[in-house]
Amino acid sequence: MTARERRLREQANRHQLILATAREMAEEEGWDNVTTRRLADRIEYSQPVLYQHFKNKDAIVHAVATEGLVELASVLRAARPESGGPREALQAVARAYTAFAARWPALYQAMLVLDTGEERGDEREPQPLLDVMAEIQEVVGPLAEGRDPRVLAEVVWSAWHGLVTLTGGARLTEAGTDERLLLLTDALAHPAPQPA
Amino acid sequence: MTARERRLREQANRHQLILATAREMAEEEGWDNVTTRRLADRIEYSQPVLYQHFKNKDAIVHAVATEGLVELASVLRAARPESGGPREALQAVARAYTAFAARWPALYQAMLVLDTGEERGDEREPQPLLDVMAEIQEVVGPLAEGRDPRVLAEVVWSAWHGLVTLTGGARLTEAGTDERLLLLTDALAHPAPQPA
DNA sequence: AACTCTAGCTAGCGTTGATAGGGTTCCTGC
DNA sequence: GCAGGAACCCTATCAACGCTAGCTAGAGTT
Repeated sequence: MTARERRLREQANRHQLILATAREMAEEEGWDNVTTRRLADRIEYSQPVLYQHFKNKDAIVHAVATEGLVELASVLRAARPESGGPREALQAVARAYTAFAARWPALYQAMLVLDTGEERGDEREPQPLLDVMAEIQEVVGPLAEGRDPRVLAEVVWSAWHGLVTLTGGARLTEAGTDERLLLLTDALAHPAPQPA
Repeated sequence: MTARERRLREQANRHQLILATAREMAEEEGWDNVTTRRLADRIEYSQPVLYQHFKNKDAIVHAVATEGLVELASVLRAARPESGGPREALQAVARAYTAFAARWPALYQAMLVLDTGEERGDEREPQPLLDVMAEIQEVVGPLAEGRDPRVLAEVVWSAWHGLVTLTGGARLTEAGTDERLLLLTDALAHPAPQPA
């Protein structure tokens, strides 16, 4: 039985190697240049091996995206300060969100631009994505003040996502991100105007 | 000379035919299924004819996108009510923006998702996009209240764009759009709290 | 009427994602 | 220790992609 286990372990390792390599290549040269041939070359296997692990190329992107969502959820969790006001907490998480997207643009793209989840219509939203949304809702909750925390979280998330994608597409300058986040945070925390 | 003019007119017609057909096909089956062969078939010309009009396929998408931006700018302009408060004006334009994106998802994708403008690095932002941004700034201006209208406009635009793309990717439900827009508008107009 | 030039076609190149089928290697059971 | 069988991975190939070269036919010019 130990032989069988070794095989399984090796397969699992290769599975992860494919994902890590795909992510690396995407960050280096963009997803367009991650072809099945070049990816297979880089892991030093032949092209069809990829299809033993994943149904198709989209499935690889999807798997990378899922790992990214898990990572993002934990980053957001870690960014929430233990003390301080709710507005500062929101601003801190906002910075963490945009910083994550700026640090790993290809990963972010896989998560929320390429892997739109349209085709998997009947499936529920994947758990890692729900975790990210829950984390956002957690940090905006204290600022709701009568507003629906869920809707508030959706709006916050949308604004962050819009900032990130428009900045990534060079429609907004990277330099202005912080100023925009400050304005956004202040606006959404409006029920408690700045103590002068 | 009239013969030459006729040729030019025919070329211009075909130019527009290509763009209109590409847009149609994209809305019907998505940009992935708009291939140069199928597009050429549909306009009843051979594939290389496309390359007389456009440098490559991306240039076609880009041209469609530019037309879309012009259209969006005028839609936003028309949506701004002549009378009423600034908050109502913002909400009206917000609805127009999201409705446009929902009505023409493939067009919107060409405008602000696919055609990211990254590759045309040194070029300035195209005028139609500047027009859209100016239109947004126009409607948020009266709500600035000391805030930088430009930054405010960028944040508003980002939030709308995020809502649109997350909704289009089935990450947010289409049904909640209006509620989200109301919350967003109220938050951004915070310096003037609702007269009770 | 002969010439030129342009426009659009057929054919093909290199690359893409994905699959089929043959061989080789390794494990299992006798 | 060995034969049978299963798992595995590679070579070769497919259809479709974006794009280009080169020819042909027809229009415009002189």
